Amino acid sequence: MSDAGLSKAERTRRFIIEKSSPIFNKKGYAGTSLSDLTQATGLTKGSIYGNFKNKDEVAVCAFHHNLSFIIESLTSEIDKSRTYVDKLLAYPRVYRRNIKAMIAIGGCPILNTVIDADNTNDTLRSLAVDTIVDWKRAIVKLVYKGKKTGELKPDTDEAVVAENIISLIEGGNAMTKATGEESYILNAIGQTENIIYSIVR
Amino acid sequence: MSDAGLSKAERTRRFIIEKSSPIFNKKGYAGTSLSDLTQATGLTKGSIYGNFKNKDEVAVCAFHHNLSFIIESLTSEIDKSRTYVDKLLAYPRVYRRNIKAMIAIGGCPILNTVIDADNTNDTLRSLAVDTIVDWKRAIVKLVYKGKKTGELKPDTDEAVVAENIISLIEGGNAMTKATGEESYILNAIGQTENIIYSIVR
DNA sequence: CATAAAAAATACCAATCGGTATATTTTCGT
DNA sequence: ACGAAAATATACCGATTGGTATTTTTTATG
Repeated sequence: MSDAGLSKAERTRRFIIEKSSPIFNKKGYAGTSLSDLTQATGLTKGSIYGNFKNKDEVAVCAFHHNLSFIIESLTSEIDKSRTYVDKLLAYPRVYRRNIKAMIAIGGCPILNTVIDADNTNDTLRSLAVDTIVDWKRAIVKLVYKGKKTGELKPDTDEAVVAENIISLIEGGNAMTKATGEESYILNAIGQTENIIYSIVR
Repeated sequence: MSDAGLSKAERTRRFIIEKSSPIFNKKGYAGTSLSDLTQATGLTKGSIYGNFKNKDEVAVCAFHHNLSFIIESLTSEIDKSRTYVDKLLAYPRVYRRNIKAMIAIGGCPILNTVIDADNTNDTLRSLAVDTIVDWKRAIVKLVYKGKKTGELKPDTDEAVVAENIISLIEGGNAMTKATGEESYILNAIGQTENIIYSIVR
């Protein structure tokens, strides 16, 4: 956050990432041009290429930046929770709290990247896919541990739970962003809570 | 399907749409170039512009073509079903049957268009949003009628049911396309069936 | 089968694309 | 406050973009 003690180069690097992140998220990799970036930053192409080796590197940094906004909220909320049920409920909690912010940055960067970097930019695509894999693994782990502590029903299929939560949140986010109706993500979040409640022993 | 009695112009028009549809669906509007289209069709730019007034028109036709594939299956399956429960179950049935086909054309055209035509092509965006609105309306109508015939629980919130089914199917489709794991859409479809069963009286 | 009309190919357009070499300005330690 | 180094701006590059005017080829009809 703070700029204290940072070199000029590092400060403009962060400035460029900050300004270009929502653009890449909204317009996609192919849809975002260098002139979009110079316009958004007020800098010249030379300055951008002095701090990044190419458009790809800016896009990758923008993806990480867009992602960090939700990842940080999630990990902190999960760490705060003591029971595994509550840790699982951290997902609907965080997404409910960040509906407006998610719309503001142009929707979920995971879904956006996975859709429009597909067949266009392989680096970005696999980065987004890796994020989905990690996300699923994290939920599976929580359910697994919850089963071991006796909080959750022992016959729960953790993979099914994980994939349904992810599909609901991503689908709900996408439909809300598309239609402008918050009810889609709100109902999807409600449904993930139903799923979580249904596996509590 | 048949070419009988069609003018040459109409035949090549359809040919261009057929060949360009999967490309637009995979690469998006901005990511698809005229040379992608000439390469896929084996035709020249002059020929394409002789049959379409611009790239936009090809993209719009491609969207409709991509959509028709799933819409036709859905309407025929819903018409075939006699009870409203069975009509609702037509959605999971059709999507389960078309998983491979959906992957082959590059994922659900509604989601793809809504994501990567956003902030890039307004015509396409609103076309896709309209499709979502129509889809929700169709499900709401089925649930409403099912309540009136006594098939479904009278306290069912049809809007919630409709939005959750849509979010699940779209999210599941997207995650399956992204990760290559069919389990995402299969589990999402299973969950929509659970939702439908849960509102049966 | 000739021929007019329709369709497709060629050749071109300005604008923009991502990227780079170089010149200018700004930063920062001494 | 000076000067080297770092950072930014300028000016350019070839390639590609969507699109058009014109020419050639193909289609269909009398």
